[in-house]
Amino acid sequence: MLPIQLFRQEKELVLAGLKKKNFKEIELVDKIVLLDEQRRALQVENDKLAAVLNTAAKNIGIHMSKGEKQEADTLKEMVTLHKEQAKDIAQRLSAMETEAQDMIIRLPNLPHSSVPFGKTPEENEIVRAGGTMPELGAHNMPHWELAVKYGLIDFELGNKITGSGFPVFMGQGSKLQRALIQYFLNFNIDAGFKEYSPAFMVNEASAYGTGQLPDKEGQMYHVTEDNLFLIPTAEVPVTNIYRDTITPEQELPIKMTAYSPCFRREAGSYGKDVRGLNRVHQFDKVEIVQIAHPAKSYEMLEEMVVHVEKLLQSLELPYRILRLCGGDMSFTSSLTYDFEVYSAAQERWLEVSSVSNFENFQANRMKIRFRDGNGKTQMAHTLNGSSLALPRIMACLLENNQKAEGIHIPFALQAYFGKNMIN
RNA sequence: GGAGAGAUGGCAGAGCGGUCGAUUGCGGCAGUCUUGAAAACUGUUGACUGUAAUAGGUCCGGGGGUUCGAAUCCCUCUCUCUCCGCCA
Repeated sequence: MLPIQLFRQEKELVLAGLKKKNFKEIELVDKIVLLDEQRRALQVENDKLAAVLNTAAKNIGIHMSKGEKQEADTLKEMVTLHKEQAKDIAQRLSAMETEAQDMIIRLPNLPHSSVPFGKTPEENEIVRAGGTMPELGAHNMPHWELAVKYGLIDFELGNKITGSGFPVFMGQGSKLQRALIQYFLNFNIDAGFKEYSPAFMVNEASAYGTGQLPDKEGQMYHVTEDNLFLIPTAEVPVTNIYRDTITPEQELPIKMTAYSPCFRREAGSYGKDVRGLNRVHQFDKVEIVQIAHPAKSYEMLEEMVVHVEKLLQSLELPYRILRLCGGDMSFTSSLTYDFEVYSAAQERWLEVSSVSNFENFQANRMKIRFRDGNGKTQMAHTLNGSSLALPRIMACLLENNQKAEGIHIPFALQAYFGKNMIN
């Protein structure tokens, strides 16, 4: 949620940002500014009346204690006279607040100045690429065939037990999964991130805080009986650790990491994009989250990008880093880098990580603040990224490393997996 | 799931219809003393909103009600604790 002060002070900036983000309902901005002015005027009126009534109530108390019943009754009459008016103003005020809130909540975050203009994924900017493209023989297989060949994943079994998009891992597939999680977590911990094991369900307030509600409600699994949501990413519970807190400035940045399964309904997906592990309803991911000082957040973002890049390099996978254009960025983000790895058998790039700076967009909703050197509270910036999402990493590992004798395990993973080959 | 108790400022904990945004202790900050630190002593210390600046307004778990006036009374929701039940 954008802070209201921004509309008062930097309206042009807001308009330009929304345009870059390819946001359609630009007219909302003027409505918000106007409503805010009206609201404040009414607020002053409300406060003045409240002041009069407060004083009167206080004086009644004093008169009563002195036994001056006459004076007290006169004041009571006066207050009663104004009561309806006060109630009316309060009601109008609250209606205006709700209306303004409903409009502001519909506006996406503003993009950073480095975000490229554009509307479609084709207009994303390739920042850099790394790793070497594998050369596979003509008889190469996509991961869903390799998974069957080596008995790693059973998609059919998942259909039977739960439904499509809930694959069952087994044997060496399970072990590789576990090895990846362990490796990613340790890699993050070594870089100074504190590990958390959060709950995999969150309440409404948390889902609202990170921006899943009200917008993306349909993307989450909802346990209606208890009104809880299965988390679509560990970002939700982990960022919410700091909801409604004021942190001393010197404790920033706060760096957190967590493993969690992620649950996504992925309503509306279909076709070859969703084949095998490309898109599933439940998958594992290790997430990193930071609460940062506003002056340092972009520095931290670059640091996170380098961190994830090193992780991909250690897995010996060909990758590229994209800076997303305004139209392809998420609702809540100011700047997002996507990481893609090359799936050799499918001959396409698969997104495995998304690293973003949300500036104070989430912090404003969640009231994540810090106390600066002058003792004033300020909104912090929040950032997060995947390091990493497992399914597509596994897909690429299987496909890119397939040999006649088995599937090669990259060196960094061997200690965790226990051997250097799946066969 | 049943019965009972509770939710107050960073923490602990008073207040139970009027001058309470809230006694006190701890913690934090500043100072005195000290070469420095500790101890002791003194002072200070909530958030939000709002104004040109003062002022004003709101907040005692959330929401609603009674009253001239609510942290205090009533209703409701959420959460916590104790006991019982169930159970990995």
